[in-house]
Amino acid sequence: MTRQAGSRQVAPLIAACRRLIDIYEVDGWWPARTRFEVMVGAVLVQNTRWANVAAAMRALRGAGALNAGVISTLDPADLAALIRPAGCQSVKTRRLQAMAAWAGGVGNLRRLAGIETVRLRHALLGVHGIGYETADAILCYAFDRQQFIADKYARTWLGRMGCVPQSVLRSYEACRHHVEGELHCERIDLPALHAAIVLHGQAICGPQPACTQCALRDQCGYFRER
DNA sequence: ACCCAGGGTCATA
DNA sequence: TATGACCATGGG
Repeated sequence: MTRQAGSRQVAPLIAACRRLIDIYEVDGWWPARTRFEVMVGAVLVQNTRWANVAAAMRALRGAGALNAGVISTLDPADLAALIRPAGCQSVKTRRLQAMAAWAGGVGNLRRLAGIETVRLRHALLGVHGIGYETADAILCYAFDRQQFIADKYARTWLGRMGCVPQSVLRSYEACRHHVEGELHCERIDLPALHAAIVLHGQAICGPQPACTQCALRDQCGYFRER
C-alpha cells in the first residue's frame, strides 16, 4: 500500500487511475453527435483503427445514413460499400443492421436514459454484434454511464501496474467486476479513465513500448517485466 | 512481405 | 468453458 502524506491510505489502483486521468486530461475523446452515432462507431471500431472508422463514418454521413431508419432498410451491399474502409464489411453490415433494427424498435434512444445501467447493459448484450466491450463503450459514451471498460489496454496496464491479481486479468468480466468493486464510490470518471488508458497504451506503452517518455514509468511496471 | 488495430461470432473439443 | 478460425481494410 502506498501512503498518502499524513492521512489515510489510498489503494494503488485508485491512485494510479487518478494519476492517469490527470495526465491525459481527455475530454470529448469519443467523437459523435448522437447516441446512435456512438453505437455505429462502437461496432465499426471493433478490431480496427479509429482512422479507418472515421473514413467509414464520413461515407455514412455523406450518404445520409447515420441514423437507424436508413441503416436498417439500406441494401446490405450498399451499406457494405459505405463502411468498407473500416474492414470486415459483411460482418459489420450484419451487426449494424441488427443494431439499427433494435434501435428502431426502441424508438428514440433517449427513452433508455432512465433505465438502470445493469438492465441496459443486458439489453445491449442481446443485440447481435454487441459483446462486453462494445456494450460498455456504448454505456459510457452514448448513455453517459459510469462503466469500467476492461479491454486489452486496461488489462495490460493493470497487469503492469501490479495492483490487480493476475487471475482476474484473464477474463473481461472478472476484471471488470474486480475493478468495479475497487472503484465504486470513488468518484473516478470511468469514461475519461478508459480514454486515458487507451491513449496511454497507444502512445506510450504499446506492443513495442517506448516508455522513456512515460509519465508513469516508475509505477507502470513495464521495466519490472524484464 | 509481414503485423496489427479502441472485438464478436461461430464451430469444435 | 475455453480455445481458434474468420472477418478485411489501411498503416507501419
